[in-house]
Parts: sequence; structure tokens; C-alpha cells
Amino acid sequence: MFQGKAKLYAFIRKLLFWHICPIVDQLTGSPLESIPLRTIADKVFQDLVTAIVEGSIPAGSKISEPELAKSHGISRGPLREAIARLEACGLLIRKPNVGARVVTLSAQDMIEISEVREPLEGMACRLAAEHRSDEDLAELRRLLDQHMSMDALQKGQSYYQKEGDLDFHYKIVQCCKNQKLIGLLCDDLYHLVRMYRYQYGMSSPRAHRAFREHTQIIDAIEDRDGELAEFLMRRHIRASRNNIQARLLQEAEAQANT
Amino acid sequence: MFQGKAKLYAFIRKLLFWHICPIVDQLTGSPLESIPLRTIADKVFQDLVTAIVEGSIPAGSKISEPELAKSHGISRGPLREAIARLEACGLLIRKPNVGARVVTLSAQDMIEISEVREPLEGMACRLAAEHRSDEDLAELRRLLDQHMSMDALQKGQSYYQKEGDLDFHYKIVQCCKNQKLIGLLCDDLYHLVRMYRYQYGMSSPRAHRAFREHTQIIDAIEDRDGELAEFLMRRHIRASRNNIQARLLQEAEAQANT
DNA sequence: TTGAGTCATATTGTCGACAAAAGTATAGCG
DNA sequence: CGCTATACTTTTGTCGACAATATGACTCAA
Repeated sequence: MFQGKAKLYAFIRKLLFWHICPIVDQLTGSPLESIPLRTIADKVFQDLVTAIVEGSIPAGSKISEPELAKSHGISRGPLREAIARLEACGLLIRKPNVGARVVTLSAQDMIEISEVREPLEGMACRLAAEHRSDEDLAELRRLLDQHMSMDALQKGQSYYQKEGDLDFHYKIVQCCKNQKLIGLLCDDLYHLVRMYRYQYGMSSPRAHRAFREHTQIIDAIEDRDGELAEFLMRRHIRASRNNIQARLLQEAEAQANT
Repeated sequence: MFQGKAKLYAFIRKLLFWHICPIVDQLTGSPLESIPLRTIADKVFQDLVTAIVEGSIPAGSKISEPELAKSHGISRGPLREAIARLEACGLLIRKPNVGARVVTLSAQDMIEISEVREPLEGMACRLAAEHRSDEDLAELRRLLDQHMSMDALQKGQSYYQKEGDLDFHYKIVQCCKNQKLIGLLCDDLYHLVRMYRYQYGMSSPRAHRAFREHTQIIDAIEDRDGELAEFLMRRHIRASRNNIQARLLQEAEAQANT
């Protein structure tokens, strides 16, 4: 079974790192992700993504390599690789010889991202409608049902504010069958949107409307009506952007009054 | 002037690395980039991008870290950071514990990228038309004139095949004032398109048409007619995609005949 | 001859230490 | 008293070495 002691030891070490440590993390409250991560850099990258997105590393704060390395119990090598990937995702900004800083997302930034998402997700939605499989549709429906029950429970306060809306968008993009598009929306932009959502959340009146819009979009996808699906998705994103723009205006007024 | 010997030595070392080495590179034929690169990782990243895009590291070939590190005269640390960034650009694919491989761009990949570029560059073009400054327009016109003279010289053989078309797209995107959009198109996708262009080139009949289409687009931007500019740009990209699709069909037939 | 299992080798992943740069505090000078 | 230049500290960038993994050659048995 095990070819020599070395292999056995390697197995034990691996077991320790990839199975025992995560359990400890879970007990101490750290986030736990699925296992198919092979290198330390992968693991710490995911950890940092969630930490930044959820705000346990606050926006705008400086990243100290020695400190983070110590707290994660790793060396600076894999940490730097994780940081490089975070930079590629746009979650950090790094200046040579100075260090990395978590991005501070202004409402203006978010408007730009939303403007980019509008045509991209519109297209993804059209493709999803045209190429969807029956399982895809079933999964989307299931997601929607799940959201609805949650929605009813929590009186629409937290649906749009939490991850429900994003999960929905994520799922649709995954159905579009264009790998490049999936990569752009789910690897590069997704984290930023999630981060903004965590920081600000949405006004609750949008929640009910958003849910209805989602239902309409799924209906269009069910009918394989790509044109309508794209139109609805673009309008959905535009509406959310208007929300942000209103907030921006509000902020500007607040600034002026001080 | 110089505060102690150490600083003087540091200055000399820096001079050597950042000014003398590039000159040697130039003499030996390696590409030379502008100076505002501060770290070794930055420099080697740019070197590798051009090497991959221009094909001196062939598509599909395996990247050997020790070999590359030796040939560039650096250690594996900064090299790995460069590789990580190349992976983020989609120029390499890396498997844990196995290594990195340069992507092999199939026509299918290129069609997907083109499909993504269509709405994005369309949007960029609309924004460029709406927000252009007078200098922006002047620069675009200058670029077009430059292309025209080159075009006349080389009888339309190499315009669309070389970088002229891409420079044009690059320049327009730079005018759109949406930083996220610029990042997506110019940092993530640009290199891939350039790589494909180097590998295959375009059929020459497209060259003249492409140039005319560029002229029309600039005219629309001059008129600040965003709607038209977007329409023209999308059609322009679609036309180029049809070109690729024709090639794909051709390849499939060739495959079938063997 | 083929196949499974073992070993050797080469390559990647990780680490700790050193070098260089930025930021900070202090002392000297005008 | 304020400014500049120097030294000091902290942090980032780079390096060489070690550990872990995958690949390919080899052996032995069916």
C-alpha cells in the first residue's frame, strides 16, 4: 500500500495540513473552503480573498507581509504569490518597494464596474438562454426557490443585501459556456462586487424588485429567449447602478453640508 | 551629494542593471522596453510577455523555471512572480506541482475572445466618442494617417496582419475614461489577441476593408456620435470574427481530408 | 511481451536569510 | 526656531538551499 516510510510520512503530513488544520480553522472561526487546493499559496489566497471581501482586513489598510506570514504560519514566499494574485483580481494595489494596500472602493469605482458588467452579463445571459441545458434551468429554479423561502423568512430585508443576488448572477454566468466570459466575470470582477456589497449593502426597497426581476430573467432563459434575457439582465444591472448613483449623490450632499 | 559609500555603490549597481543591461539587450537583439519598471519581476514579466506574444517562446511549450532563471540571470523568486502574472493574463496555464505551459490558442478560443471583445470594445468606443478630448481625436487621426502611409507603402499586405489594427483598438480603448474597462481590455485580453495575430495573421483582403472601417469609426468619434461609433466598432469586430470562423471551417475541412 | 511496482531524477513548492529601499527620528547648521 | 542631512528601523525585493511532488527508467513476475 504505502511504498516505504517516506511516503507514509508524506501522507501523514499532508493529512495534517489539508484536513486537520482546516478543522482547527473552523473551530477558531476562520473561514473554511473546499479541499481541492493543492498549494499553500492557493489556500492562503482564498483565505485572503474572503478576509478582504468580508472586511476582516479593512479596506484601505496596509498589508504587512511579515505579519500576515506569521499569523498564517507560513513563509513569505507563498504569501507573496497570493498577494500577486490578489493584485491581479484588483483587490489590492501594490506599489514597488512600498507595499500593498487593500483597495478602497468608492461609489465611482462601483459605477464603472457596473457599467462594464452591464454588457458582459447581458451577453452571458443571452448565451445562457440560448445554450442552457435542462439541468442548468433546474438549478437556477432551485436557487430561486431557495432565495424565495429565505426572502419570505427575513421579510426581504437581507436578500439583495447579502449574497443571494450575487449567487444568482454567478450561476447564470456559469451557464453561458464561454470560458473567457466566465473567467472575466467570475474570477476578476466577482470579488470586487462582493466586497462592495459587504461594505455597503443595498437599500431594502430594491430587494423585492430585484427578486421579481430575477424571476423574469429565469423565465426568459426557460423560453430560450436570448434577446429578452439580455434586455432584462441589462436593465436589472442598470437599476442597481442607479441605486449606487443615488447613494453617490447622497454622499456628495452630505459632504457639502459638513 | 552621495551620502556615504554605500549609497554610491547602490547607485552604481542600479545604473548597471537598469541602464547598461538594457543596452546590452538591445545590442544582442532582445526587446527593450521603457524604463519605469522598478523590480526585476516587472522587467522579466515584460520580457516574457513579448517573448510569448511574438512566439520566441513557442505556443504550447513548457516553461522550465531553472532554465529561464539561468538564461535571464536572475533567481527563481522574481521569475515565479512574473509567471504568476502571466497566468493572470491568460498567457500561461499552470498546473500545481507540474509546471507552466504557454497557451495554445485555438481558433475556437479566439472566437470566444472576440465575442467578449465585441460588447466591451463597442462600449469603449461609445464612451470614447462621448468623452473624447480634442487631443484624443488628434492622436487617433495621427495614428490613422501613419497607418495609411504605411498601408500605401506595403500595398495593404501587412497592415491588418501586423500591429496596426491592434494599436488602433488599443488607442481607442485608452480614450474611454473607464479605468476598469481599460484594464480588462488592455491588460487582460490585449496580449492574447496580439499573440493570435502573430501566430496566424489575417487574410489580406480584410486589410483594406479594415482600414476603411477604422476611418468610419474615427469619423463617428469626431462627431461625438456614440451610438454610431459603438455600432461600427461592433460590426468591425464581428467581421474580423467571421474571418476567424472561416479559417476554423477551413481547418476542419483540411482535417477531414487527411 | 506486457504490466505493475519500485527507484532515480528533475522540477516545483517552500523556507530562512540577506540586500536594498522607503519611512522615521534625530542631530547639526543656518 | 526651522530646515536639511544623516543614521536608524522597518519593510520589501532577491537569493540560494531544502523538501515534496511528478515523470520516466528500470526490474521483476505473470
